[in-house]
Amino acid sequence: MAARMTRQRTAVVEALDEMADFRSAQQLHEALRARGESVGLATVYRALQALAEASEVDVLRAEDGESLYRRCARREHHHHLVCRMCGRTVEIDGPTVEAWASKVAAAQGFDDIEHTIELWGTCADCRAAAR
Amino acid sequence: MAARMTRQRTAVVEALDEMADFRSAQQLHEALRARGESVGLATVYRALQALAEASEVDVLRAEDGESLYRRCARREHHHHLVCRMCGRTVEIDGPTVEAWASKVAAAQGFDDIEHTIELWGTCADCRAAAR
DNA sequence: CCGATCTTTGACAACGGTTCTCAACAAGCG
DNA sequence: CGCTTGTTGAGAACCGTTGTCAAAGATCGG
Ligand SMILES: [Zn+2]
Ligand SMILES: [Zn+2]
Ligand SMILES: [Zn+2]
Ligand SMILES: [Zn+2]
Repeated sequence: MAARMTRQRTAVVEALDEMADFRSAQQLHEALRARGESVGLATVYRALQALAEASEVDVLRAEDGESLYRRCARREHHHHLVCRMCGRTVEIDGPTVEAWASKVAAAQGFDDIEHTIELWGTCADCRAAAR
Repeated sequence: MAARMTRQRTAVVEALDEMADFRSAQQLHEALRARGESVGLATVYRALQALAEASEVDVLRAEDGESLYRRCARREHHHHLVCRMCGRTVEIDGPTVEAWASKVAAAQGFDDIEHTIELWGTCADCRAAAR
């Protein structure tokens, strides 16, 4: 279980690094193919889940259920504000909510608390463009 | 588009009313079949999406992507604290987060803000049972 | 009631994202 | 180099969900 470094794995990481916003496994796969650095789809999925496991990428569920991946600048726990039109992403830091979430859950006798907090909106650029 | 009242639709609503926790379409379908009030699976899906559309039920995405439905007591906007083992659900009211979410998003110049906030944990009963 | 109309139903096929399979392949190592 | 063992990839399988379309039934004017 040595986690070998292969052409495919580095290719996926590089592709992610060039993407500013959340992308699906299939979009990554397509992007790799387009640049000639072809990688099997199953391999892209495996690489992404390994990266997610290691907290190297963040995962987000689109409304249709598809998983979206992003290599965030921040390594620590954080949340996202995502433009639902163009995908522009802002990393959010929420000490307020963190405290709120664990307090509320503990008050109900729950343990091993996790939370899903994502913000969706329309960014200034998209609003201007839609005018 | 008159929304006719049929045996199947009332059956789905009744089943939901008897369920305290979030349930999948397939679980509902099975429950209906078990009680003899059989309804086609596609019909269960259609009834649920109509109810969700009308804000009569809340929809939640499980970690594996499956959609879960629940008829909450509260009709107004709220969130949920869900036991990831047994599904026990507590409705959560978060004036704190509501304010935080819109403030943060506005500060980034985003509009039409929506948020997804769900809490997951292990309830006291399940923790005791797992001992 | 009765039949015309038009929505709803349900068995089954199709869909789409994700995971599995397994033989061929290639890191890493001495 | 060869060996060992993790990795790859084409295609099949999986599974929740949605589409199909002929048959069933809710609604209503007459
Ligand atoms: Zn935008
Ligand atoms: Zn958090
Ligand atoms: Zn529980
Ligand atoms: Zn809220």
